[in-house]
Amino acid sequence: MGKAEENKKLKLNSLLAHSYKLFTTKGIPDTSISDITSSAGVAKGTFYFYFRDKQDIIDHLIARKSENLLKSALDSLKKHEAANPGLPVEEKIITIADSIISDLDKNPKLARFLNRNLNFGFYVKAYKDENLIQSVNVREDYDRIINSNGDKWKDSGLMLYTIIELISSSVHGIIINGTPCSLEEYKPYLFDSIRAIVNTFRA
Amino acid sequence: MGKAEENKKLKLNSLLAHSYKLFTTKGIPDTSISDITSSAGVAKGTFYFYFRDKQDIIDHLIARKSENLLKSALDSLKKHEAANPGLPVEEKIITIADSIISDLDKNPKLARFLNRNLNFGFYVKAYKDENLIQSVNVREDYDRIINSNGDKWKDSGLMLYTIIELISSSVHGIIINGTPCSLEEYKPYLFDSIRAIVNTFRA
Amino acid sequence: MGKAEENKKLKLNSLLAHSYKLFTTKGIPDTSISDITSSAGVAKGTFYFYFRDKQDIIDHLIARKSENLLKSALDSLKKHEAANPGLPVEEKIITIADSIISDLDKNPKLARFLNRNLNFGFYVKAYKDENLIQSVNVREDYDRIINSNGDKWKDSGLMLYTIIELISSSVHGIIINGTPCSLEEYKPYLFDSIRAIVNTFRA
Amino acid sequence: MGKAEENKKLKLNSLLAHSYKLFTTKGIPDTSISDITSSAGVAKGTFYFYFRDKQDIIDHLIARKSENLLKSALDSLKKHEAANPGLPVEEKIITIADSIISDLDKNPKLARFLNRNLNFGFYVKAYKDENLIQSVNVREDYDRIINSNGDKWKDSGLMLYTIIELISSSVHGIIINGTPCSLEEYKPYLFDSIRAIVNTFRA
DNA sequence: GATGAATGAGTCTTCATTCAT
DNA sequence: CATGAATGAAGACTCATTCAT
Repeated sequence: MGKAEENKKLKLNSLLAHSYKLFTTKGIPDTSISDITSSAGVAKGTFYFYFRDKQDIIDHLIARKSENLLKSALDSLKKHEAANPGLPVEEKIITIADSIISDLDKNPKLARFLNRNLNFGFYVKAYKDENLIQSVNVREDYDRIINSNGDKWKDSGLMLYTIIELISSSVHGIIINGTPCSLEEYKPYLFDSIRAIVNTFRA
Repeated sequence: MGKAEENKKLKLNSLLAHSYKLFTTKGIPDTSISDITSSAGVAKGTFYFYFRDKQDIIDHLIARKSENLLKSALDSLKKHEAANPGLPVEEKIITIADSIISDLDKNPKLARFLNRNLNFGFYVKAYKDENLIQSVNVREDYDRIINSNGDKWKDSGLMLYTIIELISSSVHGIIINGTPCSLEEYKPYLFDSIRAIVNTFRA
Repeated sequence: MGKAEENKKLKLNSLLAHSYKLFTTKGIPDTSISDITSSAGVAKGTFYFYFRDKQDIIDHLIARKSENLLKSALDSLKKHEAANPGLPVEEKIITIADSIISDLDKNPKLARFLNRNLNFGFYVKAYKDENLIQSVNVREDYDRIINSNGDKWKDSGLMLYTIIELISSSVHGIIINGTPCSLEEYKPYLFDSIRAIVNTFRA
Repeated sequence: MGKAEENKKLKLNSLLAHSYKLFTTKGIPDTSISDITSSAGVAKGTFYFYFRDKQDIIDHLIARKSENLLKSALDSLKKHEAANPGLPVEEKIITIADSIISDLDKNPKLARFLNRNLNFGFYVKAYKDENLIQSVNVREDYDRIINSNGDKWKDSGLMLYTIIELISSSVHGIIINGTPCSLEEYKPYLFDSIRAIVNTFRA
């Protein structure tokens, strides 16, 4: 990587980092491009060299943050699987969910930022656009997980959809609004619901 | 009601109707107060006589539209109950869900407008603020429905929360994004999931 | 006074009292006619029955408040003269100044409201417009005070002008800004300066 | 200075000059930012690149104009001192006052604009904020003037305060209102009053 | 590649004033 | 006399985007 290219990467990272800090503190609508560039220490025009507009940098941030969340969740699953061979599918899914939920609970700013973006729609995007998430192959991982035990499913896609929407929506509500209860109190009910849903989808 | 008061109501309704039309066609961010008033045929200042700001008129609109949705759903339930005495709780809930979902499916603009606003948070608001929804008593109706058969529940509040979040999130995704399938295809799975969740919450 | 006229006076006083309270708490520019009428409990249109516009009610307030200030000062002088026959002119003037200054010091909101309005220009207005100040005859009183001891003056009008401007400007600055010292510290210097100015004007 | 920077200075000066012209002809409240920018031939947004808001450009204008007034007065003093060695302090002060007064008399629009801003408060500001007035060191110059003859003072700060307030208030009143006499008629009395005040403050 | 001055359309909001009831 | 709904001109200010340097 040449010096110029290195410099370019540096600026891009600076823009991403500072915009994330501003988005999560001031809020997205109250953060202007001007705020971002002056915070990142680059000229206003430079922003447009790296990103098309505000939504573009938001998308990149969501992708980055989601990728981290997913990677960490899959790592957790790997460890859990190693310690518990023959884990049923529903427990694998709950392990992943638990990892993501815990990360978001520890980091409410991230939760607020990902807002409702961490939904199925995002994973569809991630599946289509290979550049969006680089180190995780969403589809492949999911297929491996649900098929590892020889189980059969009515519609594994809709099962994923249902679970993701339930988790993201309910957890988001709790973390952001603090109602109707704490995440710890809710978890047992959520996980039981997930188990029930998984069984509903068995062929 | 005097002539003046009648006229006032007329203007208010005109503002609500025209703003709704604009919000659902141009989108909320691209609809300015100017757009609304010129469309409604009143002076710009008049808007501020009836509403505090844009969010205020949006809230009124959400309340109105949600109220209609709920009223219609409860009507459907009443008819269904009359025809099917001793209906199990999960079927009552599904009847309500089906009514709301169908209404939204027939009216995607309304779905898009209600966006993520038709979630549990809204019903909490509606429960607290008696003025928000006038002709439906959310809490009372819900209690009547789940207790009518003498059933016992672990936590009926969290059950409601879980179901509402699942429905609103998944249905919204389908109607707005059109993925991963059509609403008709999804309904059986959704309703089965709801049944499973309800059973999970039985004491 | 008929009942109607009494009611009229009541409304006028209410408008004056509430506008004064608003002017001195929110500030004149941030107080709208709407604020005044809703605070006074009358309709917006009613304001225009009693006053031409904002400046009009301000002028009325200044006149009222100044009149009180002057009346109280002349009372003080009368008492002081009774106790000290043959008081030199400069001491009479200082007695008046002391009374006004003390009143303003006790009531900084009044000081801020009268702002720079309590200047010579005001007394000129008061002299010309008999309706502005009703119970005090500025010119007559002043003439009586400076001529009572048979003193002769180069130009008694300019003397009054000089003294009023010095007092109002310096005292206002101290009360409003709190600099460069407290009013108590400043008084000896101010009074000495007044004495020096008076002597300068002796014929 | 690069071409760009030069251009920037030009625009800033244009904004200052045109706003001054508008402020002094239409009055400050009746001059909008729009008026200023369209008069200066720049876009509305450009104004906010150079100034925070209306008050900001007013402050800059006051500082500029006051600085000129002071510089010219100190120049006059220097000439007068050169021609009259051993000038008493009161005459030095009167020389300065005379210069400022004459300038304002020649330029009533400037007098009206500086309004009551050319008071002690301003010089305190100027003393604290070195950026406000760049080519005059208010405090240093004043100290040099009153101490040059070895005189001793009770409180030189309060003396300055008293004199400045008297001058600014009385002169402003005359120039703006035209009462109670012309500046030429008033000057002898004012200068005598200043002399008397100075002597009052001698230790 | 990078800069940052300049743009100007567009936003929300206020408010003195009027006038039909 | 009093009301208060309605007006609409006018205001301050923002900001994504461009482009000459």
